[in-house]
Amino acid sequence: MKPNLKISDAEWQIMKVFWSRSPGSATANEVMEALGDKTQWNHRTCKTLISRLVTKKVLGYEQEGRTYHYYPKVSQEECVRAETQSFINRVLDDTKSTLKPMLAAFLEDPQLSKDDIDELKKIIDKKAGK
Amino acid sequence: MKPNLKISDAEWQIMKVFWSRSPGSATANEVMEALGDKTQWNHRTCKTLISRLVTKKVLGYEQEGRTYHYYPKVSQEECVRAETQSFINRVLDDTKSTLKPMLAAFLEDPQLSKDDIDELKKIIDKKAGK
DNA sequence: CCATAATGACTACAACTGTAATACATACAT
DNA sequence: ATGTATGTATTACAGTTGTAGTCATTATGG
Repeated sequence: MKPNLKISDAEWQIMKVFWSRSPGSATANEVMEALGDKTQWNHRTCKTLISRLVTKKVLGYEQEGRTYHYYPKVSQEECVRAETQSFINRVLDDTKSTLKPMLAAFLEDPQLSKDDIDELKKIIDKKAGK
Repeated sequence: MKPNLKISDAEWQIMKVFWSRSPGSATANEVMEALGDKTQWNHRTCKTLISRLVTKKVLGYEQEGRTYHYYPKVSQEECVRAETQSFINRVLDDTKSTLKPMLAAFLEDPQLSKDDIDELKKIIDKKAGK
């Protein structure tokens, strides 16, 4: 289950849809619907991305008549961790002088509510306290 | 100063060298030296990457005789923030169920010492306390 | 002065990405 | 049976990235 393979930006969008309804599967059309106005992709584009994810073995599918029902073969958590690691390796320098800007940008994300931040605080407190 | 342009993995390696000796510049050879055994790049490769960074206007240079002395035109902090934002946008989902795995992977990075974690704690405490 | 080495410019090339178009197959309506 | 709509498979095509090779120029050691 080791996802050696990189999931690209566009592919992540797709995967998020699958994970959000996991366990369970979705057809290409259902993915399009779920994406809603988050993207302006042509349905061809969406299909291409799904196919690539199948090639990468990140998605599997079961055929039912003419349509395929796709499902994720790797967990979201697994991918998030891998992606986080790769991000850290890319950006973190030896002096770790990038730690502050990283966390700062992280905490200033407008998507994060105060509750979210409190939750993060709890995690880090536990880690630091040990 | 808006770095619209993406800095790739390999390019980040280069930029880290420049930032680590910033302010000040370095020649292509000096970059090779500084990279040491962190990479096995051919000097051509290194030069190519530097050229691309110049094209992207992330590096500038001053000519001195036959050699160029390159210097960063964007700050590390700026790039780290941009990269962090883009990482968050890619991975964070609507339910934010990815927050925990992200921070967890982050905190478990073996490059982080206890002191580093304490520092992170300080930052988040300040943010949460407010 | 000339061959060689160093340096930057331009070129190469395949894999991966974003973004589709075209072709093929088949379920369904008529 | 046949055309049409729909779903998948194959193909396209340019931009980015990793990883260099080749070419032109010039400083340098003899």
